[in-house]
Amino acid sequence: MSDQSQPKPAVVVIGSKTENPQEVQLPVPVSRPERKLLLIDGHSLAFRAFFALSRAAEYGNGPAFVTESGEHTEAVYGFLNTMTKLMREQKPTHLVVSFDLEGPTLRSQEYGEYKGGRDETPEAFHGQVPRIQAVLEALGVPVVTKEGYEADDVLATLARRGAAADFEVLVFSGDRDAFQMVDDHVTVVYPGRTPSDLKMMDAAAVMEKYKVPPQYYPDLAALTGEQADNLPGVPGVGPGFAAKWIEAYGDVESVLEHAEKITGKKGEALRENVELVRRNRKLNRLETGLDLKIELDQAELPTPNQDAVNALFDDLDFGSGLRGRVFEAFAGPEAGPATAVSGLEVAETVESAQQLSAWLDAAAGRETAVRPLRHDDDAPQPGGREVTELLLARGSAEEHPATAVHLDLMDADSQLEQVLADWLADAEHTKVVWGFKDLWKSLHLRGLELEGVVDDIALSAYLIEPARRSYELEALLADHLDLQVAPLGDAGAQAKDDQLALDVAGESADGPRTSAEVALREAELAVASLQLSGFLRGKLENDGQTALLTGMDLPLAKILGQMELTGVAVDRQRVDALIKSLEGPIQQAWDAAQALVPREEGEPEIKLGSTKQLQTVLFETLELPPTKKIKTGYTTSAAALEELLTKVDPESPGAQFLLALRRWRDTTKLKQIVQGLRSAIKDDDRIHTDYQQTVAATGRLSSTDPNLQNIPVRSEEGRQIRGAFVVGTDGQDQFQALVTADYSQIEMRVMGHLSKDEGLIEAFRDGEDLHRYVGSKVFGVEPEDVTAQMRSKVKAMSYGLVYGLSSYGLSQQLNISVDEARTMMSDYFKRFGGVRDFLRGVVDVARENGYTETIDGRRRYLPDLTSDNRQLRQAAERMALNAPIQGSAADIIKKAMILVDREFQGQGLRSRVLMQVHDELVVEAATGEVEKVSEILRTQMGSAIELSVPLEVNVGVGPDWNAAAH
DNA sequence: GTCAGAACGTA
DNA sequence: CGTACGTTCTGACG
Repeated sequence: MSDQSQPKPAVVVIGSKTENPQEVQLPVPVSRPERKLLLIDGHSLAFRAFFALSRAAEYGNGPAFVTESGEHTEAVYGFLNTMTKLMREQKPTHLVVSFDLEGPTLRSQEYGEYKGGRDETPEAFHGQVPRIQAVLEALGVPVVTKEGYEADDVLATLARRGAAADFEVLVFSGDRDAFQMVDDHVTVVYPGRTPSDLKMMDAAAVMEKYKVPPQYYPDLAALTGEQADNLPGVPGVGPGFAAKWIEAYGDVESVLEHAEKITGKKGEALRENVELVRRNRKLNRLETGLDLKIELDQAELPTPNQDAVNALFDDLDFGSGLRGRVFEAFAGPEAGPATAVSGLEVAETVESAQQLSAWLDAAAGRETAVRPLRHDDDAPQPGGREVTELLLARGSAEEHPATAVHLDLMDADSQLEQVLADWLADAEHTKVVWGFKDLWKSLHLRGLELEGVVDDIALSAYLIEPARRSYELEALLADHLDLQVAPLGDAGAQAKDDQLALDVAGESADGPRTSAEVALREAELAVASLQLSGFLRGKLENDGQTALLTGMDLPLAKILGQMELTGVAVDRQRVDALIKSLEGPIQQAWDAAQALVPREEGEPEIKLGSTKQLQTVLFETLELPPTKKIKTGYTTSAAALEELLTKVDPESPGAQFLLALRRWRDTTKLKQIVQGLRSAIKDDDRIHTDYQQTVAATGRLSSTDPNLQNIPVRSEEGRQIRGAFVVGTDGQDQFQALVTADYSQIEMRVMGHLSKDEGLIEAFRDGEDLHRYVGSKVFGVEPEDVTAQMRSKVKAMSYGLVYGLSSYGLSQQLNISVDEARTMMSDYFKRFGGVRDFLRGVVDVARENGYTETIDGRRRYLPDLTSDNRQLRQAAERMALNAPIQGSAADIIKKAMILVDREFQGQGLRSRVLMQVHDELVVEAATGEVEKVSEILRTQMGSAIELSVPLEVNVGVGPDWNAAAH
């Protein structure tokens, strides 16, 4: 333990002007996470909660807490909210709530006006305390009271017992007298202005605020009086003077003994009020020896009676949010992961090339974990940031003692950096990383190449568990290895915070380098990650998925990194012109819509973007027929409103409003998209998206900040946005053109391959328009006689099948009866029976195995396939239908990207892939390379996989993305 | 500030 | 009662 984390207890001298001054040590709070007792003064918490929430409601800052039957619930809600917040933050193992009883107490008998003069409790508060007690009973929380005493006496007694049993004790009380309980085991939680603003009053905090140690607080209060308890103090004596007297003479009795020595008006007042002070002191002394009907071990966190709690909450109109928080608070701590012991001794900061060489040579041949420790946020580059500190680690707990080195590239001389560069670029030296794409980028920006990466833990974990929400290293270590790397101590966390603050302030380059403590923890993570990598790769090998890692997702990560750093050029002028051109139409549509809504003078216009307000306008004011129900009322979705339009008189205000709303939505949506894009343009006039490689459960990529995979294309105005994505430069030379290449109907082709349906395979081999071909079979006409309606029906059906469409869904989509839809599906399957068999089979196999597989063996686990809940099960069945198809298509284009990149490199082209949009690649072609690029795209994308149907690739060339479309 | 729900853009 | 995503806005909660 260092001095920093264990400050020396402060010593205070009390009675400095008496013959025997006392040295009082300020107690330092103990930490006993394994035995922690939370004591709550129930009335105090309920009352504060009540006022906070009712006041908020009064001022319109919050909801009114009244049930449908008119019962007020502010206190109940606030009580539970604060209690669970405390539990979540403090994780007590034991819990007791105490309430004052009605009727006389020893104090009120002693002094009739005790706590007198208080305002009457508001009507709305009545009845809420019994409700709270009922909830506590359902939760199983012991409620303790004692006749003739107040809740604080009960709490003081329990706190004393808890301290004696070596509990860490937390006492929630809104009464300052509670501060006298504070010692090394007891901390008072004192509410601030709002109930959720809680102050942890330990001895140091009491001392800081009142200038006396906690055990002298009641002496101070006896002298100054306590307004809340209707106890007057010595006139003219405030906490400052009282604290001085206590410091000089000691407790109340001692101060009174020395009263003669106190001069002036205040001394006189003191001498005149001796009995008052004695009485105050007697009244504010909390009882610690009460005989209570509870033992501490009965206070262990209970298992709530969920049905009873839910019934009460139903009664109180409490929603799922509070329910969830309450049940989670009582769920208790899960068995935490074991603490990792890496056996790491030190994370040495390497300062010379010799040192680094020695370390690298010492266990050459062993895998090394490489982690970025810090980046230069002073000078962020478009699409990435340069690494400034690195950590390398090797070894393990069992065999080789683990070691790590810490490199500060800002300090490194050229020799040191060269040694590092050579080692990083040498594929013979194998590396394990977390987050290959970002690491590659940050090294590349510093001119460092990275080869020999045999695992990216995030990627291998994604292959094993593609539906996880987070692949944070700490979480993976906990879940897969039950390992925990000890969190930073306070000092370390502070150091890290400081660094983050510096990073934010953009002063990191001048700031201190990563502290030794932070580096050591990172080193421990790095060593643990080596062990995790071995574990994950073992699993992949077992499941035959190694190639997906080493041959697909890992090499792809580097390509994505290149794409992100390169970015795509955007024409600012076109973007600005687009925004401008949308403003007029938006205003017109808005005016038209507003004019159709009758409105009182002074009433605000309706927000067209507010579903809630639209519901009122559409279904109440304009009396349009209701649409489909959703959670919050009736839907106002574009499809539903379109449907409405067919049902109402086109001349009616309702219809006119719908038309104006549609125009407003379409135009504002476009403007919003364009504005989002504009704000993403970096100094190099390019947009650098971030491709997510571990998000989509099917194996697809996704794109964020901004999302370049959902740029409009279906409407003419939308395509103008694509027109703003233009061919740019590499900083030097103007490139020649954008080349786009997309797979034609890749999902249907995968379906054809997987289903082995002869009809479908023939359709693709035939080479004619797919939907026309299928339409001719389904409707029994010659291909040339397939009408546009027939074709679009068949097209919707084909795509619907890929998503697990039902006859009901198809009927909705095509606006036909369920019977017609059913007939159509049956006609479809008569000609393409293999498709039906495949779709059935794929669900059965997935249910048997627990997962689906793509052609390349990428899995998706679907445990809900065996759920008793029909909704869950059917949803899982649709996912099972879709995952192999969508996932195989995703695998195919990933492989194509690797092949294309390899070919560009191999032929020494300067052209580069910029974007991937699921079935499409966009390439920026250098001058003179358009033909080669087109050819490479066609052949490499076409040969990414051998299916029983041909893969068709369409290639287009143009000065912008829209023009390059075909 | 954070969160969920609704709506809507893409494949 | 059709899969997979990400973003924006609104309104409630804090």
